[in-house]
Amino acid sequence: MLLKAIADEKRLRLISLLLREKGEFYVCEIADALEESQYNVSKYLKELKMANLVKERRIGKGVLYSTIEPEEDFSRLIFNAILSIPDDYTKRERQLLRLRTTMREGDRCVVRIQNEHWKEAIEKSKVD
Amino acid sequence: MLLKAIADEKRLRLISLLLREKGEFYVCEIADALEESQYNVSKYLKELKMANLVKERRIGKGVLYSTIEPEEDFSRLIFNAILSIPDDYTKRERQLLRLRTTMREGDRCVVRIQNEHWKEAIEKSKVD
DNA sequence: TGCTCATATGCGCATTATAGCATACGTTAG
DNA sequence: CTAACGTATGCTATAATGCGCATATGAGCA
Repeated sequence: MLLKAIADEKRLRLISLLLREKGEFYVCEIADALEESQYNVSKYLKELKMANLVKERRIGKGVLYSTIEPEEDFSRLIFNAILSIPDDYTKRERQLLRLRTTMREGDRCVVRIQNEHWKEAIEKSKVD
Repeated sequence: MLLKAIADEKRLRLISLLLREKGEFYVCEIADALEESQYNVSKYLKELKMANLVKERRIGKGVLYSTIEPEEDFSRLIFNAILSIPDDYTKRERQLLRLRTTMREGDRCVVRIQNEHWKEAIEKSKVD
């Protein structure tokens, strides 16, 4: 059920992020942006995929996720509703995602939330 | 959280019903239309009220519920999404609610889903 | 072929949500 | 005041959900 998929705080943040930053992102990039574990982000994406909200595309070892252009009215209107949520809701996550994608090296994960490099990068870019 | 309130099948049906049949309805009427117990419907309505989707008005012993005109963009857009769900979704419930309101006698409950009168009335009106 | 890396998934546990029942609450009628 | 009635709520059992961990899968590379 679509509504159950987005009725969870973490998943709502994730889909909001993807909707605002229109593009394709690797799982590990999303995990870093959300400051969440990789396996949890994988699970979130799975549920969003089952609800037909996101699609995936494999590039080498990595998998790129992006939102789906909805075919049903209901999904489209739900997307509208999500996009009406004030910017602030995903401000930090969007800043982190942008910072993170500047470091992208093909399908290599490069950094990780657990990694000190990432925390340092966050500090230096004065995110938040 | 608004989304959690409507992410439940029963509550989604209830709010859909109220949105389509714009008007005020007694708890027992809604219970009969949904063919659900009174105490569960009370609980559904409570959650919808906490999500600022419905309001209540007491008339004698009974309590009338109706949808709220949303002030937030998000709520308004969610209402749009719910209204985009095909008619069929609440067809039976709307038929039952209409049948039920024709029997209304002020704040008296009159019938009940458990009651044989109600089942007979449903049969006779060839609902569904 | 075997290793490494990015992502996915199965499992056990803790937390939360839900249904049904019994009963409390609030209002009206007698 | 008390009884009756419509509605709300507390309690308990059970089902569903989410998290962290360990590990599986699948692709590229040595």
